[in-house]
Amino acid sequence: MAERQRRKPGETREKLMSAALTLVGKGRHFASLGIREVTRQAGVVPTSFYRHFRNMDDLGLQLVDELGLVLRRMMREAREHVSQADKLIEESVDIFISHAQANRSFFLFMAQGLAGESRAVQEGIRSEMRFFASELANDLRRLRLVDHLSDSDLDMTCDLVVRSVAFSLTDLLGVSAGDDYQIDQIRKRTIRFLQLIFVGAANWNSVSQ
Amino acid sequence: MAERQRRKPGETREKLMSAALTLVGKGRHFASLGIREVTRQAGVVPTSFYRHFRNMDDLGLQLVDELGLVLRRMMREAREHVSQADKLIEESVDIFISHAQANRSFFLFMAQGLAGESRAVQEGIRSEMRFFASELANDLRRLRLVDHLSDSDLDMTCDLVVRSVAFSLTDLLGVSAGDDYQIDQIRKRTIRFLQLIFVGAANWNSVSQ
DNA sequence: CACCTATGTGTACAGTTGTTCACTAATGTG
DNA sequence: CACATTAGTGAACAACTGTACACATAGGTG
Repeated sequence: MAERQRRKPGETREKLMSAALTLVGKGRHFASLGIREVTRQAGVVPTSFYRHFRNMDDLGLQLVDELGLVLRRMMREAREHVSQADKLIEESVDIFISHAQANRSFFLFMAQGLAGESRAVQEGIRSEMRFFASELANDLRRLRLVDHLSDSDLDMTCDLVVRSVAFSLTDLLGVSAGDDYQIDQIRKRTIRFLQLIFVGAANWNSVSQ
Repeated sequence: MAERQRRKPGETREKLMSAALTLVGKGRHFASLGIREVTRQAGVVPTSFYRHFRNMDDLGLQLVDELGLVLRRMMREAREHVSQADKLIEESVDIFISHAQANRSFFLFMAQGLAGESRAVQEGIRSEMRFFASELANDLRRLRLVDHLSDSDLDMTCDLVVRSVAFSLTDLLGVSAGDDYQIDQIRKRTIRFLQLIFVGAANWNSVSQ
């Protein structure tokens, strides 16, 4: 009772979610977080947790939903910034890197969740990645950059692109946020990966299948 | 004292390591395992743990070493089976898939560790992947399949190959071991990924850089 | 205004955790 | 064969865990 705050509804819920993210950002693995630990970090009594989530998996699932919003914002910004087609890869990678740094904890959570212990979270993240890949395919079609590819070949290419970027993400999250040299290395490597993939896509039909 | 077993040295150590793997294989995340839990699974008293490991991270680190052995066995088998160059990709993917299934828990541990909470384990796994990529580069050189690529371009290509396969691994570990249809889908997709990458590599110099 | 529901609090409890300690049995080396 | 070392045991501890319950308050609805 001491000093009862009159918060707007849902505030504690967000405090709990961002508390979990904060802990992940500090190097903890989501799977090892406990309810008490999260409520402590959120400055809330343990029992409050159950007002909003059934258990930690439930919280994770709701984090995946928010992750979706972050990814969508990133896509929108990428679409707005796509000036010339020949700089498309570089610019997209740059936007990706800056978002990954601005939402470090979120992307850490995503990287962890891919092999996490909650099947539901795993599937949620995977589904976000599929969505991302299919949006990428749409964009490339619209820009008429891949007219020679069949739909299924385009899907495969975009899938590979998204996976490669996701893997670069784990590289990125492994280095400290201020290590500009390392970050630039990762940036260059990611760009080369994508260039290699697109060279492959450009010459795909002429070879096999 | 009840019934004291005269085991050869190191037996409990192995029991503890494979107990941890067993739990991982049951769906648990390594980061969430506790000492007592592992010793319980191993059928050993909690204090025994400290005779062999300082803490769970230490156990994880030693698991990474064993993981290295598994990967090396896989490489050796792949080298022995490489009959014709044109079937190289298919055969390698097949060997990879069969090893991933035979050592499911090990590869689960690897996938988890990539974004795990122990920096040391993370670096260990990454280093195994780098080694794998460099061995792949050597093999491709020896087979004279990539004469037109510079060393650094070849390294990049192999890096991308290893990453793509590693990501397919998480797909593979997500489906139940007996789901032959899904496994075949993953197999086909992985093969196409690698083909796309190699088409890219084959046409690399002719385009950019 | 009265009331209901959603949200947050405090206390409580039994079960589990990591780690220490003193003890014992087996192993291999001289 | 004696002895030092290594490996395994069991009891104990304080700290922490998830969860349940009864209670308090805020905000919106009638």
